[in-house]
Amino acid sequence: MQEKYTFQEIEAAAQTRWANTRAFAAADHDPRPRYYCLSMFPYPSGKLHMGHVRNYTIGDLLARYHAMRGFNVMQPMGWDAFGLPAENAAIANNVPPAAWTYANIDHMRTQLKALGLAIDWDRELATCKPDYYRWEQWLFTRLFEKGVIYKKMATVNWDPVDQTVLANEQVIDGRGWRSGALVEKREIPMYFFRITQYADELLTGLDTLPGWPERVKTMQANWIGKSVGVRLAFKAPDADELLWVFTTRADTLMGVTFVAVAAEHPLATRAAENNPALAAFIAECKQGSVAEADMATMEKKGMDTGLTVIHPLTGEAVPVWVGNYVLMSYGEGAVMAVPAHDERDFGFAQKYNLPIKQVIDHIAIVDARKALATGKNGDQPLTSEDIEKLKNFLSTNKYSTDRWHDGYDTKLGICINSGKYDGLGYEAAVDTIAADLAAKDLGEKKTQFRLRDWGISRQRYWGCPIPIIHCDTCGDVPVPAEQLPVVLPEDVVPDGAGNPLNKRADFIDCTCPKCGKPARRETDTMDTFVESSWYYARYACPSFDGGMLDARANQWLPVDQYIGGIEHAILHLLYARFFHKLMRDEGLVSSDEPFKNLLTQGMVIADTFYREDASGKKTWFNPADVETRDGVATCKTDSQPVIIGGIEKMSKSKNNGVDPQALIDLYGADTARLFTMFAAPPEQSLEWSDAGVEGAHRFLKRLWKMAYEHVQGGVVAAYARGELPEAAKTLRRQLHQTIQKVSDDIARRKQFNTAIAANMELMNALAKLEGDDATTRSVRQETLETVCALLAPIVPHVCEALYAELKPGAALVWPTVDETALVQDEIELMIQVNGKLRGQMRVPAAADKAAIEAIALTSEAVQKYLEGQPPKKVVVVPGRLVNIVV
RNA sequence: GCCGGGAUGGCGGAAUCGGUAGACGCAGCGGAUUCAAAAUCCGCCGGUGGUAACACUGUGGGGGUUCGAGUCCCCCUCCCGGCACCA
Repeated sequence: MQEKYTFQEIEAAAQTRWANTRAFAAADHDPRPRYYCLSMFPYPSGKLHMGHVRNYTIGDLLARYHAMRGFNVMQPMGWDAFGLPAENAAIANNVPPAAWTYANIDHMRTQLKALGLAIDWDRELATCKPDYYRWEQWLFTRLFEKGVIYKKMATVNWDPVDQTVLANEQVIDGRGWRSGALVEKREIPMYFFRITQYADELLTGLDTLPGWPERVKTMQANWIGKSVGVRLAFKAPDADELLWVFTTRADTLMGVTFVAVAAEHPLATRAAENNPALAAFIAECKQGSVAEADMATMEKKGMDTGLTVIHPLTGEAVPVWVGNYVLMSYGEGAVMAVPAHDERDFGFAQKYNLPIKQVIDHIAIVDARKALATGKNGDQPLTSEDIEKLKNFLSTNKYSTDRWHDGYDTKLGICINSGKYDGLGYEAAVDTIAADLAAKDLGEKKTQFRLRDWGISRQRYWGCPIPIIHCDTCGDVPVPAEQLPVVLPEDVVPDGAGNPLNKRADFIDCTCPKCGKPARRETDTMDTFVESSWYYARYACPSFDGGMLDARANQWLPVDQYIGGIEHAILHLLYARFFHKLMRDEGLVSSDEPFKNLLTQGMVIADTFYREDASGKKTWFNPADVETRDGVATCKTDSQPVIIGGIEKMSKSKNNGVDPQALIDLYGADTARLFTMFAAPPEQSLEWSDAGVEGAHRFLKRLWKMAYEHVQGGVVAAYARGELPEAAKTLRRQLHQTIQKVSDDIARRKQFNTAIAANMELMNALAKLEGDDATTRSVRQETLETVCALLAPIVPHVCEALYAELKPGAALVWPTVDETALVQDEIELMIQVNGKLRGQMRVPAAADKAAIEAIALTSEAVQKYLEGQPPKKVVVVPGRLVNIVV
């Protein structure tokens, strides 16, 4: 055995051995229980960053742990290879996105292999390969024929200078990122997945996922946003036309003082015909991005259309306004406004001097009035200070907002100023009003979802072509299965102005599959979320060329453990769940949900740095190239200052990804893996810093040295039975406590930093164990063997190498706890007086409550505080503490 | 703006079911070893007062529940993620 820990040799040897023996190839047929462990596949952006290392180390750790426990493990890897960054790189470097992507994949595959991941590389796939996207196109045509996919108009960001559609990310402060032009909204035709048809199942399905984090399920449920409300209509004064709105607060219908419609609403368009000022305002509303965050944070503006509609219950005329905050694509494109009981409506009404009519008496207000009337709050008489406060409260709170100051919900109020509805609570008011509306044919109760259908058309080149042919006679015709795949030409270099496929006659020109006349091929490609919605299933049969999936999919699915960033909590995970149900309904899979257990890893975040040129265009600098001193950041290459842009998740676009390569070169993969697992628990976000890497490396060197010294004295059999000296017995107890803790930390808690800390503690204790007698040496042998096994999932190279020295020829298996080693005769209890720690005592482990209390009361610490008096109360928590109240 | 999460020593973090706050590691300080340095080993390490025993104080801020709160409840501040065309 070598004296020094030479990680380069150890890691290279282990990786070669794993590759040569195909150590991680997952057998499709195997009697052992299966464990499908999947980490979210990477976008091939160029190099790995710390987020990848964290993600894949967690996955690898769980995969290797389960393999040691006897599972048939599959851990595959692939590439989410289509996407916008490839086009940006193409524009910047004049390389085809395909070439750039394939080069990145090659580099990143090498990096992943250097991390020593237990991946079945035989199953590798890349979404940009025709043998993958072919089946996506096939499913598209099936769903199109079923009506699950349909075409409609949708709003996009339009750059009028570059004449191109912009992604939300490409809109900065309302301007195109390259041209700097003010972005406009534009309506274009798009294909949509009818995800809303599955809204209820996507919502209720969450209850069948106990292995998912609560926060992710809450976010998805809120995103789907099921709400029961009332759809109701205001009548136009002199036509049969109806203006529909949806509200969850029909109880406030009597408080409506105006109606707001979207700029694109037909009513607005008509009103603008001979109103130039309104037309100008509508044009202004059509500027800016379509992102919901921008819409929600912008200044709320509006303009009177001059039109009025008739209130369905009172018959009063209600003015119609155009509001820039009302979205045409949302619900009905119109909302009823109740300024007295909605914060946004209230702000709008104040700004434009619109009437505010209170129709809900808030419980807080009711309570305040009652208190003033009776002079009592509950049974407490009011002080003059209370009366002052209550009067002030009532005078300043004429309206209520969604959440009242003391946490009251406005739904807890009762109707006032509402005619026949006065005195009704929320539910009764909604029911009665809905019934009255239904009687007039002007409304009904309706369940609505916040979830919208999924638009998947992208006006971009580097994506999966949408398999549709446009024929002047036959319309939109799906490409027949035998003509699939529609292959994307890979020799294209985009220039940033529109989709280059539009210039490729060889791609566009085709014949109609139905009538045989000349036709045009669709040039839009699919949202890259489509590829990432089913890759997990394709890993079961990556090279099957007879269909999308074969029978092996049901053998491996659902995924036993899925691991990925919390930033995917909603979109990716919801789309994948949706796709699984689509595939189920096509008979391709038999399960209802794709991922049984989900671990959402916190983000690895880092500082961002940039410079801005005259046109406002930002150039981002990598943290590795920046030096920060006294809060001033400078670029290392030119020593000129850069602007600090805040801490954000590591990403290609902000260039703040830290490359782990330097770390691996300097300390090895095991150190990189150990440190990323030790730095923080996996679900927590992690602000990246190299500080502490040395400590992780030091630990591995120490482990090596201790094993070396032991092996030099000759390996022996691990301790099995017999009397032990006290020190060895204590160590052995700690050893088996550690097995217990580490198993629980990995399998149940998924908290790996404390699993590592427990091993460190054990090694610190082992270092203090003296004696070279045979018994002590056998305990030392047992401890070293066990630590190597416990750490093998995290630092596999070094642990395999050490285990081979400690126990030549033996396979690494997960250690089992020896319950007899855990037994303790005496335990230490804390003594508290009035909840404050005042001392401790040793008691027999078997002592009952009365015995513990008796010992505690006679202790010096307690006597001092009792001063001869009997205690008021004694609380005994067995195994923990005694609290004496005096 | 809306939805979700977070805040604990100089730093990363621990405290698993309401029961010893600061495990483990980094940095720092002191010592051993060395011609010297690196590496390694040993010790100290929240704050205030005290030679010490110990006392008081302390988990973003304010209030509450409890014998006992980092942990539960209410309000607030700041930070991170998502918001449907970044992936």
